[in-house]
Amino acid sequence: MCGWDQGVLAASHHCSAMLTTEGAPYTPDDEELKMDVEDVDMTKWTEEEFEEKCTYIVKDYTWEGPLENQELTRAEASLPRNLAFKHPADSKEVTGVVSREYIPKGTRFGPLVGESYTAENVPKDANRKYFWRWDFISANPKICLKDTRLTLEDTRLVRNTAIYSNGDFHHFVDGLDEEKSNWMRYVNPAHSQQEQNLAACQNGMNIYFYTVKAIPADQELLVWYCPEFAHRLNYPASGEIMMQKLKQSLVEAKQHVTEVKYPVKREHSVSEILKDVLQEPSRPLPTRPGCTNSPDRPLYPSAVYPLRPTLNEDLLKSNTMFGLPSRSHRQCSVTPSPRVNSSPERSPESSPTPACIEPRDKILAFSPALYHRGLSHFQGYSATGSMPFYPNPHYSRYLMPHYPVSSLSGQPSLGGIFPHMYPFYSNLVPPHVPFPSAMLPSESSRQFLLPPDSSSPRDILLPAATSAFTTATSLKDKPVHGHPYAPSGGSPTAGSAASTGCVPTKPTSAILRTSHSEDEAINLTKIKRGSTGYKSLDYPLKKQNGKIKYECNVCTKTFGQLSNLKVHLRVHSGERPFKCQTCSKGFTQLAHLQKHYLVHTGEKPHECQVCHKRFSSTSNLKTHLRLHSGEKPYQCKICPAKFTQFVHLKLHKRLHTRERPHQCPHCHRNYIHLSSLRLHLKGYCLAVSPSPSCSLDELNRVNEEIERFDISDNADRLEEMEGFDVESMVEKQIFGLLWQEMDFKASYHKGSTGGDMLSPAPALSAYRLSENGSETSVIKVHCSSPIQLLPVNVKKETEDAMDT
DNA sequence: CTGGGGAAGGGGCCC
DNA sequence: GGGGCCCCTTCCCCA
Repeated sequence: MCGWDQGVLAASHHCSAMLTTEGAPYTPDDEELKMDVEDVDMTKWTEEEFEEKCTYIVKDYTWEGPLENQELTRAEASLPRNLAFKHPADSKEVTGVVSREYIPKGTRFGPLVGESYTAENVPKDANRKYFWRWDFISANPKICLKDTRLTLEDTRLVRNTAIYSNGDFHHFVDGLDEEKSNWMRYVNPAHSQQEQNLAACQNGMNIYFYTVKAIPADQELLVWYCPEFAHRLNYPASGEIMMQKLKQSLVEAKQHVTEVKYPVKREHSVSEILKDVLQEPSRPLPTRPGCTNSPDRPLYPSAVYPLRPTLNEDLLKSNTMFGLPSRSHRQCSVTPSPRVNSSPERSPESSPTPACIEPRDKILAFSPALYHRGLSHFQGYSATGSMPFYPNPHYSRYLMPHYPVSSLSGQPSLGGIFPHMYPFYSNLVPPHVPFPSAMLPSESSRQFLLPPDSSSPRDILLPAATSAFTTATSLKDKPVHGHPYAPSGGSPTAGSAASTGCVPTKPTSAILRTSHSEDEAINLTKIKRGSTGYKSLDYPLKKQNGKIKYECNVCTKTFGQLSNLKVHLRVHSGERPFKCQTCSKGFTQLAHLQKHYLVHTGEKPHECQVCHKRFSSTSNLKTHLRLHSGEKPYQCKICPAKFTQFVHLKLHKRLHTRERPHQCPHCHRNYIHLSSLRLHLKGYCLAVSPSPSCSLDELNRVNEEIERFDISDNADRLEEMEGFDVESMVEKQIFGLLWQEMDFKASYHKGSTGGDMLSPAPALSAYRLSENGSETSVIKVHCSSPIQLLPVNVKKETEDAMDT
């Protein structure tokens, strides 16, 4: 079990039960313990996992108002600040996207933006050619369309993506038009798992790119589908497979280029396409020799599903094969290819970039039914078997066609999502590179990739991150080993949540909601799965006026919503489920982690409209704006000094702590506030017949608290309030605070029974401090108090002030 | 030492 | 339940 108290680093190592590609639990040895979470393999995550675990979010750059720089297209202008475009030396054309700076693993970009076409606005007689032609756009306009001699090296893709809803075509997102799409259209595809640093996922109805590894500065972003997505699209699970096939295709294609004059492109009807598919449903793709002029390159679907479909494994495998390109495209088509009823109409003029239609070698039959089989399979689905890892560090430029898939009747052609492709290939390296992957599920993870070929259940690193309160409940309710996702006992490290990014010397990137311990993880899972709502708390909630009162059982603070209470409980439990993998810092709220992320990216999204200085948070900007507005909301009560920040006032107040105009006539004590002096004189001045049952220590303690109050902000606030006895109020509060101290408690009991000690003791009975004596400094005043529920801070600042 | 400015974290509310 | 947002606070640095 992972001991969080061992320290972050220790916990990280201890909890780093990793998963190997073979599916066997992976227990890090000493050497491997040195590995940091950069080795966490995210390439097999489900889309849900990506969505849940990857919490760095980089949004598109948004232009305020019209684009000032008319040289930029909308797509170009949307580029986030931490990215840059790649241009050829002699061209402004965008050929890729690179990082400006280090980008942590687990960063989400997106969503993909493009023109949408619904089934309704796609004319029935729409020619499918446009979908297909969108798939291949020459990177070099001069060779496109006008010149059909499209070379493999010069061809890239512009993706369009069909989005499905419940298995039915919902709409296309077409990234062709640079004025209607975003920068993601420029991201090139990865052609090996090694070079892949982005994974494309569908979350909801959107497509996002997630960094699956840390991206150093000045490195190109290369994307491939996450396994789930790839299978859904009938794409290979990695670029390797496609590259293998393309490598051969390239040879064939180039050979053909030298032999054949490019024929006039012809269109292909849906029936023709389907014919191919149906006739050769399982023909192995890749290696079919003999390029022909027919536009028969394989088509991959690029469908987006709102649901998480499960693919039959056999179908997955076979379709993966279907999807593999068997030959490269050689044809550039100005004119279209086949007709597809449901294809959106799109005029060639609307395409800013010329298109080329690739011959297809195989067209996949796409049936929604395929995606409706056994969702239960999905948990066990793993890309492992179909995603061989072929480290391929040296790629030559190579065309990697994008293969839209054909469909059965009425099913639209599906394009891909990646804007262009500059495929490369090289000598393939034997697949021996291990996957040093650790599953780092989030607290809300409910599904984990379990390889179908794994004979034994994988150990799952469950997240933790649950409060002390939920932990107990969960453990009680859910046996560890009974949980479907609980670690299979055996390895002590198995199932432990890895606290990733805990190796400060080698920062990694992803942000994960990590667990502190296995227990917590399981608890959390239990909470997530079995016990929702207020029942997930381990203490009963009271009802007030028939409604559940969401009250903290530690500080009695109440909340309007359960979720707010749950978040609040983390304050007491110390739970910090949102971990930064770069610096291992934990946060209680995702939003805080996301904000923290800006520290690493250097992003400062908020700009001062006056001086154009940028800030990472709105709060800091707001503070800054006071400099321009002259607003100084924090005014000293003693002198006319005003400040833009509270901290400055607080520091300033120290100056006045030396000035204590209200001196006790009987002893050396003096106070800033008259009410403090009055309180002091109310029986706590040692020089004036103090309560006989009160020890000297106790009296000093009371006077200490009076001084603390005197220099606190609350003294200012209370003194401003009229109509009630400030001294009595403060007295109660002070005793409320002291109530927490055992010695004082004893004195109180002694005094109360004796009836002579601590005169305000009866009033104290009305107080309800945190019963566990927490360090809270907020005292809840009795309801009869004229300032009931006024939180009074007797805080550290007062101690500071005391010191000065 | 003091004032001033910014960076960053934390708690909580609202949607 | 979670995300977004706001406000507050602390810490740090600098003049």
